[in-house]
Amino acid sequence: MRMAELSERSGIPVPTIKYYLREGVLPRGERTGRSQARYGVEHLRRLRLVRALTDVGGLSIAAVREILASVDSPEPTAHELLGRTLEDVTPLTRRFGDADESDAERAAELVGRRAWCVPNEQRALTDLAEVLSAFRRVGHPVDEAMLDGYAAAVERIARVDLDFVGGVTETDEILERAVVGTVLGDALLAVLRRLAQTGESARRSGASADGR
Amino acid sequence: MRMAELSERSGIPVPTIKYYLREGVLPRGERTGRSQARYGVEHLRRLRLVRALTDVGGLSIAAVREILASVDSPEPTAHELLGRTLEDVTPLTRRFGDADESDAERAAELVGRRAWCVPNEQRALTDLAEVLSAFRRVGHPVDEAMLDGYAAAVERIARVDLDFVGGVTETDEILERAVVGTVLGDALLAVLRRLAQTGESARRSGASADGR
DNA sequence: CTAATATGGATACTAGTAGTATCCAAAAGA
DNA sequence: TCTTTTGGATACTACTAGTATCCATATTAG
Repeated sequence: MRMAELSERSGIPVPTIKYYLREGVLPRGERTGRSQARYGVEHLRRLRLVRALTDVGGLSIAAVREILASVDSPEPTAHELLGRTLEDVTPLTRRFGDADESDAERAAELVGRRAWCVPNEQRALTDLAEVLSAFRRVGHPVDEAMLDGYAAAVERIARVDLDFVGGVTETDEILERAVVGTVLGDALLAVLRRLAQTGESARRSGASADGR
Repeated sequence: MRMAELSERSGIPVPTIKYYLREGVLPRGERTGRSQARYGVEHLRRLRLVRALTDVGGLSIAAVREILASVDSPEPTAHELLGRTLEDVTPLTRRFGDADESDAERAAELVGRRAWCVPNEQRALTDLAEVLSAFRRVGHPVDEAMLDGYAAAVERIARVDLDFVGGVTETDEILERAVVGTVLGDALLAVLRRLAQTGESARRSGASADGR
């Protein structure tokens, strides 16, 4: 198909598609002449992925480019690449402030306690310390019970996530699922969490007062 | 204290503080003359909250303004206000595309199954439908098992969240905790999830291959 | 008490992001 | 053949989150 059709089928205006080509989040079409190119369903698919990552996942175009570069890289071992992909997703979503020393210790301690055997120096570990510091700086530190409660919950989530990724066999499919599962999964969890909060809140106040 | 001290103690440049005053995310100081004002620790505190919400929570200044307006509003019943606060947080974090009819049904069905007794028309419900649609549009629909797994996990999280909010008694403290717990909590969960994923991934591949 | 400096507030300017719009030579179609 | 349409390059725009400048008051050092 040519660009007009790609635009119509995806619902994305032609100038925006051209912008995505410029920014490298959409690969160039197959050239069929000096000033003509052809696009396939894979372009349509990629376009939908880009919009999902930006609109729902809240990622910037630059972040999407980095992640997709990792997805497209022709590395051999899928599992190794999967690890890198998952790691790549985090730093691009957000930048935190610096962490306190004690929070870094707490982070390491939790990971040890949970046997999450994180490699020597993973981004997520320092990110955890930074988020804990942010809680403390605003005067509402996270206590041990809360941290352990969250940890137990995310372990369950991680099992679901790995099942999701494992539900497919081709390497590039696995990687795409890892990205989608991680980025859209965060959005899904956030919205489910709001719903569960209202439910739990109603349940607790229901005994004494009205349920809102 | 005067603005220079507020700036020094918070680490935020004076022009940025002035910007926050303009944007209404930081209340004006107490006026002590025609062109002079005094700030207190509550301003320092608010400043830290604003930075936590923008830097760690990824919210825009406009979103922070809306949320803080809700926190500052002097409503009577804390629990009612708590509900509104939690609801207010979602729409401002992100805007999704339109949802499919079938996904709206699935969302409603899940909420019913889980007895999350959500009011007639809550934002989070349509948001859920929209996220489910996003998954489907990129070709990786969420299956029932995954949805239920997530649901069970967030119920646990919601209990922890309500304990966190309940751990304090003053009305404005409760509201601030609800905001912090929701916004920073999303960031905390996201980073814990990455760690748990690596852990689970290592555990699963450990039986057959190396643990990365 | 006066002169130098600092402050609060208003207005103007800037860098970065995510697009839009315009232009043009080379295809494609009537 | 002659009119569209296309792909690509370049230029422009709207919005966000600050920065910088200005100036009439305050404050403070001498």
